Amino acid sequence: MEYDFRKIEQAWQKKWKDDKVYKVSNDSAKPKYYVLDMFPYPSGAGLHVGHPLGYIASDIYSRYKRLKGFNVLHPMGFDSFGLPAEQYALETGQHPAATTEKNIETFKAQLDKIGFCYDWDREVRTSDPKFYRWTQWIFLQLFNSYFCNTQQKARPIADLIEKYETRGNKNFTAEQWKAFSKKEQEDVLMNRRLAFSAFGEVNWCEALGTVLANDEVVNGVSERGGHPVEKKKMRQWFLRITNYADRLLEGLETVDFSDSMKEMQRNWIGKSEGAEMDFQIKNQKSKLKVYTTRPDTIFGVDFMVVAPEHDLVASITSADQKEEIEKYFAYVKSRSERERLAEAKTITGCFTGAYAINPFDGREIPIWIAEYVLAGYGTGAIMAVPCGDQRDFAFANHFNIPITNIIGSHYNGEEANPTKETILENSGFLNGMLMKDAIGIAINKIEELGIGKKKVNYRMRDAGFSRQRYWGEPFPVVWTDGIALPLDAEELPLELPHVDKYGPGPEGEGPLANLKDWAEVAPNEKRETSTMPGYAGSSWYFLRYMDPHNGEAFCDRKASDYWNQVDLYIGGTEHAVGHLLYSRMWTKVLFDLGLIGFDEPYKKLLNQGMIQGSSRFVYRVVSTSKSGMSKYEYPIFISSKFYNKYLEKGFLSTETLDDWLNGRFDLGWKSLSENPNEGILSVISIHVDVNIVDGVELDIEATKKWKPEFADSQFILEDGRYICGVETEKMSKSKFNTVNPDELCEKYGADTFRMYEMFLGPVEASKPWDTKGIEGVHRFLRKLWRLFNDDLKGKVWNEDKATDAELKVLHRTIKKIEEDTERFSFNTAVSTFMICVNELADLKCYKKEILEQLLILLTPYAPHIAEELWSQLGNAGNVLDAEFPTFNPALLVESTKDYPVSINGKLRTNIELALDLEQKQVEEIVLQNEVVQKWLDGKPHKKIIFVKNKMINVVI
RNA sequence: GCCCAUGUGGCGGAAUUGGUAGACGCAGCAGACUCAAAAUCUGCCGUUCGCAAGGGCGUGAAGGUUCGAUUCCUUUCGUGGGCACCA
Repeated sequence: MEYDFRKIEQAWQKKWKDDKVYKVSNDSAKPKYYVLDMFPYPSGAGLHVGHPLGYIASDIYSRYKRLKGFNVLHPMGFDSFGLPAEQYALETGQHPAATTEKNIETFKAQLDKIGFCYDWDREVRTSDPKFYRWTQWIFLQLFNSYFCNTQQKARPIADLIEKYETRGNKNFTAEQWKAFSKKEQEDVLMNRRLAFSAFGEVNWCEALGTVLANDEVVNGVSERGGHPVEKKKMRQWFLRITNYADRLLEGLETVDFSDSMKEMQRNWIGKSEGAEMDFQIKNQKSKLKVYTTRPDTIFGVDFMVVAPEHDLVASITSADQKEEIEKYFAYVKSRSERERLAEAKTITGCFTGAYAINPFDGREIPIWIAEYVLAGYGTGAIMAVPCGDQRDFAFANHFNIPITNIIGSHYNGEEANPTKETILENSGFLNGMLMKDAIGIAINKIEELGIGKKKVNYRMRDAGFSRQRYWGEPFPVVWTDGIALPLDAEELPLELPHVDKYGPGPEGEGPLANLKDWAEVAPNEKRETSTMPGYAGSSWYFLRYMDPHNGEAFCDRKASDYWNQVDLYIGGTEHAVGHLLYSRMWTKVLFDLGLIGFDEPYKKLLNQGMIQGSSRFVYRVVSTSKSGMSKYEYPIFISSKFYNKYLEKGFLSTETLDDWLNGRFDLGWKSLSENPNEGILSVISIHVDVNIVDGVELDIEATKKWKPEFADSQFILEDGRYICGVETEKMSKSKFNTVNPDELCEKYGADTFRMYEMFLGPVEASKPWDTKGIEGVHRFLRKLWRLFNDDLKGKVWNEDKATDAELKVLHRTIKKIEEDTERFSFNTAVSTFMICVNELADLKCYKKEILEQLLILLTPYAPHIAEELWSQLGNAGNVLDAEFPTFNPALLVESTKDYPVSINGKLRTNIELALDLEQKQVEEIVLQNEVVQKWLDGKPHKKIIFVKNKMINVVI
């Protein structure tokens, strides 16, 4: 009986589905375990082999945990709102709801082929009104809450209103509050709401009349059409995530994320301690407020840099600098934030003509504007200390601003020295102090003089929460007289209305603004027409899986108390800051409001690496002049070797090509001058579909069929084969380097595919995809099959008693598989299975006693074959309901070890020794050894290092 | 530019806590079986010197710590990811 994986996999997938073996209950006596994959966006391109990497890992772990006796929640759903569907709608006129639905069906069918153990009854989709009803509901909770600075937590805004009504705050009394107009009161409250509306900058493209996403802007112009893009202030919604900065930092101590992931989040939050201080501006009333983390360098300030957008710029600019400043401002508006910060090579800036006064020594400090200072960070102004900061140094050098040295010989005039560990000079009252000690002293002095104060600053900004787009959750908000009024919870969901056109509304508003009937609820009452961003739904979806059909609440408290945190969250590092910080914040808010019982969503995070594409190239001969190719009436491709030769020489003559076409490769490289009448040829590399290349060898017939224009192609081969070029790039359809998991499942089976994805390397590592090695894994499964069945003889497994050697193989495997699975080292687990099967085959072990246990170990990795063989062994139930084997260490106990013996750290020989020997006995035996004596050559040894059960090193 | 990750045979990778570098697999080479092919099985397989025994070199590069470094430290180069409206 052969291993007919197609039949086996289809049959079991159907049976699992019919029997609902993956159905998960919220009511179980077993301990719970929650495994979650990062929410996929169902793109039109479908799955490629990169997507399932994390899904396979989580599926293996889920099945493993189930075998270990846990009630495992392992759901899947779709983050189905998003820009690509809308872009597609703009291009094709198809409604995003329709294309999204179609894409999801494709995704699901692809996922099912791989044999994942999802409970599809719990599937969620963010674009489903039954789901986004609760996204809107949570938005209302955010809107109706504020961050209480005393308690450091979210509280209902009603509490704040009550406080204002009874006690007022530091800016107004209770009486004044009551006297405020409704609008005035709402404006005050808006300053505290966790979801709030304010003006924010967007990428505005006048020509398209729309707001663009960052990746729709390339080099300062729109990706579509290449129109200019500039910054524009528009009313936007934001989430006050900055209030949670400290708790987001503290929470990192309680979760099991990689250090690098935590580091990225810390950097994003960017907490810094320093001082905010005011500098008087010369001959003016106004003061310039700067933020600095290094107040100790106050005597080294040689100039000020203010963000070009800073409010003061207009008023302080001197008359003769006005024109220059305006010109510079226009330039800055066209630059993206990234460009402004990134380009350290080209230094730009402009002098305002104004001076600030150093409060300590009265020096006049010129005030500049420059793009590298952003309005949104700190106070939008910095004091520049060129001897201590490299960017300031470069700026000073570029504009010939004299540099003051406050660190003596530690500054060499060639580059800045950002040290905190040296003694200050030239620094007034700070002279002679260690810089890091001077920081506190300077702050104290600043506070004493009343010109500034200690200040904690965050790099993180409040999160922009609105998009001028159609395909997202509508805001449950109606505007009237400039006041945002929330809908009642009973009015939810506010369904996304159907539109026929996906173009922008007037004034860059979202497409919803075009729907007058929908937007204008009543005279003077207009709905919010922007929609929520992609991360809205994904910030809380993990809760919905716990209770996906609840019509009364986003998630029943009993369900969230049972499932609690996600125990294992698997996804890519590209979500390191965005999604993870947002969902951590939402969780904290829901916790503060008493809606859930935990304030960190993900207990452990595992980052999966990216699978890159491995592109293949063919080399086509083209002409650089008109006559060159005219004599060849067909496309010509040359193999890799000839292309490299061409690259080396830099040209190709028609004569050489003719030689090759006639099969004469030994005639050398004909130079152009030998035949001046004919054109010069050049060769271009073209992406070829990786699926018609075997390793690097091109399937010529398939290539001829691939594109009609290649049908009559000539191929110049090396050693009878066409060898392609190779390059690692991002996997994408346009590079023809995507590999579809469906085809691999069809050709080798889902079990082979799953194990091969794991076998490629550590889940965390990024690596290029290469289908080449999949045969090896497939061979392994067939070899496993042959331990049970012979192709000719049929059943070969038996019920004989296992020998010690066989038990040893099994238990070594149990130990290693358990360890490797626990530490997510799935690639080495696959190797372990291979070693086990190789050894059992060598031992001719076909014994049920051994094989049955092996199948349980294998179930998480290759569920179909494990289930099939499990039932062949005569078991009634599902192998997934079996119990994970227990490792028996007694079976692996050894009494001797073959020790490696090194001389001065270099391995020279091996000696087998009893494990209970002590250092002294070992030394005696080792010194007797002839190889050791040969290296000693009669000289005495210095010492012998003996590490029990590890190694021996003789030092001479 | 800043932040994070990463670099080991022809290729993917292993070496879990500083202790035998290259497990396992792919590719390749040689052989067995076969009329033949496929499948399967056996052996070889970092590099270099050597008939062999055996030796030198070798984990991106350069230094350092150590009896011993792929592993720790310093410097440096290459590649990948993120940088706030892609998700």
